[in-house]
Amino acid sequence: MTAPATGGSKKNEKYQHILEAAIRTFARKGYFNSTISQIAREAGVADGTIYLYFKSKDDILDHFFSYKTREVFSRFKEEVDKADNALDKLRNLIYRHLEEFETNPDMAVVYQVEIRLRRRLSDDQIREMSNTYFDLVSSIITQGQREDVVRRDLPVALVKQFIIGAVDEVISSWLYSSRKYRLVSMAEPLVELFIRGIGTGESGSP
Amino acid sequence: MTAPATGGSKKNEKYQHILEAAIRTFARKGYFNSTISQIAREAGVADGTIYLYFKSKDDILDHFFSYKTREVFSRFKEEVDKADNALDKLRNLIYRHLEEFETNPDMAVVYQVEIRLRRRLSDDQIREMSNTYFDLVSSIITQGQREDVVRRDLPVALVKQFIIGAVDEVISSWLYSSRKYRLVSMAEPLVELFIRGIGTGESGSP
Amino acid sequence: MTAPATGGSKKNEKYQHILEAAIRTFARKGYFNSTISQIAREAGVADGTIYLYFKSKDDILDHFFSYKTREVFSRFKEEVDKADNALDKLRNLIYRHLEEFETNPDMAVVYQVEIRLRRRLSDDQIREMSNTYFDLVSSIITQGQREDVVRRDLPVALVKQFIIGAVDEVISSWLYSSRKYRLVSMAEPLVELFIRGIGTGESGSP
Amino acid sequence: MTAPATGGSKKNEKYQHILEAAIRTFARKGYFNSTISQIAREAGVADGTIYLYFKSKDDILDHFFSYKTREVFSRFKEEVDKADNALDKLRNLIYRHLEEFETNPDMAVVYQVEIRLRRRLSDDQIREMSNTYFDLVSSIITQGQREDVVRRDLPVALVKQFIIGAVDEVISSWLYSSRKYRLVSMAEPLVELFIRGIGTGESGSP
DNA sequence: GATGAATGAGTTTTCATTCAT
DNA sequence: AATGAATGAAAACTCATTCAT
Repeated sequence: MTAPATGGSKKNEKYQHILEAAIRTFARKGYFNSTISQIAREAGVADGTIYLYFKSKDDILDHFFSYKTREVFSRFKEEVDKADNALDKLRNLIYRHLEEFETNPDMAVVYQVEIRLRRRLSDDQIREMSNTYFDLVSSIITQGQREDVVRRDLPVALVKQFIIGAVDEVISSWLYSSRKYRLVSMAEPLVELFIRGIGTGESGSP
Repeated sequence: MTAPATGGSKKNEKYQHILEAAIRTFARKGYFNSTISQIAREAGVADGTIYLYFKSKDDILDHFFSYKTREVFSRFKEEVDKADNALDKLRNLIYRHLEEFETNPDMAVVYQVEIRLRRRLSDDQIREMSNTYFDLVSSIITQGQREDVVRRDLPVALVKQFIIGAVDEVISSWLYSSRKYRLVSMAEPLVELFIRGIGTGESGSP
Repeated sequence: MTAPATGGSKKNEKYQHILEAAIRTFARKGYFNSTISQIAREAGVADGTIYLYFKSKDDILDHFFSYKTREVFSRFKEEVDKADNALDKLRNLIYRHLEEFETNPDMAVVYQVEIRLRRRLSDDQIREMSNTYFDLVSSIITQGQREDVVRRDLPVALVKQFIIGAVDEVISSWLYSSRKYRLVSMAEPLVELFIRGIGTGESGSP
Repeated sequence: MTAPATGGSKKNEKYQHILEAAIRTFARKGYFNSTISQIAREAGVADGTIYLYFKSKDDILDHFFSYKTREVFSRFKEEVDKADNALDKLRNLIYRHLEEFETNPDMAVVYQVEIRLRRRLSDDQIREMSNTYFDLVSSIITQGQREDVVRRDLPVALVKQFIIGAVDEVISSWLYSSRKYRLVSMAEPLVELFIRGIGTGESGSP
């Protein structure tokens, strides 16, 4: 029920197992249309077993957001830190984001679908998590302005929404399509569009 | 229960009344957290009365999408038709979209939140409706390419996602914020960004 | 769900009906061994109907104590007020108590059994209700001391426990017996014992 | 699982240990609100271990009544046997009763609370145990009548209920109070009240 | 003997939907 | 047409009991 040890303990394995079964179920039918029984069957355990690892159905989603998603987001951060200049950081972030969601489409679906409802319901945990991502993008934009590769006449907030929205929709389109193409193949075109739109025309590397 | 006559009949008035009460309720608590009783109370009618106008709880949401949203979308179309060239059409569409959603934030919330779940669940009706909007944007882009104001090297699908995503996020940000600024004030900056990103550099009106 | 109007409304009738079915069920099997389904069947309604009149299973017991029992206690008070001197008051109280519980043995069983658990669990409502009865007895004793029919060297608290305990056990014995004798027939002997035990030997009316 | 050897074997020690942990738990939250897990934690053993010593949760309470309580009752009997005449026997019994329950308030709580439910449910074992105590009191009363210190016009059953009820309530009052006074301090006043109430006025020893 | 993770039967509770008035 | 009390199916959740280690 408590924080999941990252090690490979027996207990942690089953926690992961159930969490992933839940994500698969949520992805397929949505959170509200999924029952504990379905999740249990998907995980191959008894209904009651779920409650040894999670306090409630709601708690499962909380863990998804606070643990699974946070983990992914921290990988975004790592990837961003690998680059020096703003454009490379942006490129890395988007590439990583698409790759991560392409690898875990169930996670992606749950994230894309459920985040909205919860953003609306003022779920503090969700807002905090969203903000982590938003702030990451914002700081890249600010750095870009300092480096003179992003137009300084644009409000950071607008640019942020612009980027996040486009990436988000590219992911959604892929998810709701037959997924015949590679999601990561959209990274380069996206960045190119961003640069044209928000860029100063400076190349970034003079 | 059948298609709502657009006229001002007594019957139609109550249908509208209930539908709007439902939208307010859904906006506040989400579809699944809203009960028929709550909607009835919000509409000032008895629970059973709802069923004289709608087949089921789900049917209310269906009507929201197929009727309310369709109505709005047809106004988008009208607005687009007022302009001749692609850029003005795009400008008009975005402006109209933002204005419509700013005027009806409850509708906007329900739309933004619930559409995702249903897009995922392969709800034919939803897909059809979404496509109406998508196709509208696509046709503007194609026209733009013909008019040489939109880069011809860009796939229409990408540009479409790019525009739709950005507009979508601008709306979401506004909805989930304290709504202190005018949503329509974002229209011009958005168009400007799009033109820079996807434009050829030609002004469109020489 | 709210306070039950004492009138004969349709709604109030069903509230009474369910409450009494619950009391019968509790009396037979005890509160914890009784299920909502059993109560519903006993009342001849569907399970869900219970929740139109009571918030929860616990709420039913709360209503039993705060409404049903309070009603009975107020009748005790009335009966006490009919007499002037302490001895007659005591006699009236005990007689009324036994008669009331003999008439409603199910209520008596629930009261005798469940009150203890709840007295222990510091249920404020229960303590308040118990105290109403305790205070009634105490005031009679005090009056008796003033009238010189009750020994003044005895602490009121002790006498109170003495009387209440004896009455209580007489009721329990009757309930758990085959109930072949009249419970009220124990009233006179009880009073006589109390008087001999706590009396001064003075007649009270000189 | 079988009858507990009274000796000091390892096995017997753990049986005692668990039984006492259970009593503490039952006293604090009541039988139905106590879980096997709570009892196990209180006893410092694993849940499964409980089942090496008891057949079921219910069996624990059975053992409490048949073993723990029986043990106490046998001490009552011993104490009674130390005296010759009825009055001293009664005095000894009450004194011992109060002292025993004062020393083991958890046991007292469980006894006072749970006995009622089970008396009602016609639990043969409980009835038998209760009767042991009732019979002890009855025999003292009968002897008192023979010795001419108890009025012969009173039915033994009534006197018995009278005494048992008063003692019972004195214990309950103490348990549910803040327990600031000594419970045994109530023994003498109780006996005095009984004697005045049921006595003939003859001293008993001429 | 001891453990404690797993089980699943059994309960409470909710709420969309119906239908007699 | 309108009502809202009644329904009961469906869901979340609890916990005594078991059993592999």
